[in-house]
Amino acid sequence: MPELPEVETVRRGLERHLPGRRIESVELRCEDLLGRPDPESFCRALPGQTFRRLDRLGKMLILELDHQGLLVHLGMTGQLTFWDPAHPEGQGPAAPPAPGHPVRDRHLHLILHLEGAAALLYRDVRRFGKWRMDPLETLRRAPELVRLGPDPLTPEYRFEAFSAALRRTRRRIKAALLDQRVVAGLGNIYADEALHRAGIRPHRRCHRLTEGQKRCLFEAIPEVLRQGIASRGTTFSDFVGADGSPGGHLARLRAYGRAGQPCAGCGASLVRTTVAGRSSTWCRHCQR
DNA sequence: ACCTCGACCTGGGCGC
DNA sequence: TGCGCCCAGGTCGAGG
Repeated sequence: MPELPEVETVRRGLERHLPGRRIESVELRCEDLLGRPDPESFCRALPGQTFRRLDRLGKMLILELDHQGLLVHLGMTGQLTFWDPAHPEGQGPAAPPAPGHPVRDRHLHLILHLEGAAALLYRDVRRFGKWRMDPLETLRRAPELVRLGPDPLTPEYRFEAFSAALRRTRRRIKAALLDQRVVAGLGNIYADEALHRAGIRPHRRCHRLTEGQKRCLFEAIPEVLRQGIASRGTTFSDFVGADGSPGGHLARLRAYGRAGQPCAGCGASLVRTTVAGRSSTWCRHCQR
């Protein structure tokens, strides 16, 4: 469920603590979360390196070290939290056991032990998340980043390209919004929110949208994402920020998860249907 | 080129 | 109390 606002919330939380911290040891408990390289190279390369810049593109988290970069995708239930021994209460889902300590939390898959007894913990119940390590100089050419469309919160997000991308496809708009090659960062929650805000039905065919509708949608996307970030993300069940606290955006959603409840715009009951293989919640009256 | 479906994975909610 | 079933969803790959 981590979409752009949730990943940005994690990034901002980590940015307060990680830069300047050196990795002392690595505890990789679930090897299949690693796309590349092999576990041995991964665990050998990291100790001694210090975290530098933290970045994000769409839902991808980019953690730069001295020589390597870590690309992290949180999948559905990934939780990346910082454990600070100076503030042990309420910090993250689990305290970091000492290196080599037997497993206590079977969903804790990766621990980066940092200097000063701090730690970066990666927990992922459904294990859809993926990590990848690359040399800094080739990091930006990683396929996970290269295939992404523009991030709606960057200057690369431009109406002309957005409109053109929708003009040349006949798929349903909901499917296009979930396609990370069109726009990077939307998932089911914020796609429904953007469509509701723009007044467009999720099953509308892309090529039939008017320029005005596309303009409206183009503007709605960064707006709903910024709102999500402002309330530190949406927590349905699993999402937590870098400090282990849930997001506050759930109550502010206007469409997603509100089937049967009144539309904030017209009061009609929101409906839930399947569009492009995804559950979608929308207003029959406001969305055309 | 797009669509749908299954796979991955687990916990939570539901009906019986 | 407990079991089995289905659902949630990001992404990829298979087959139509």
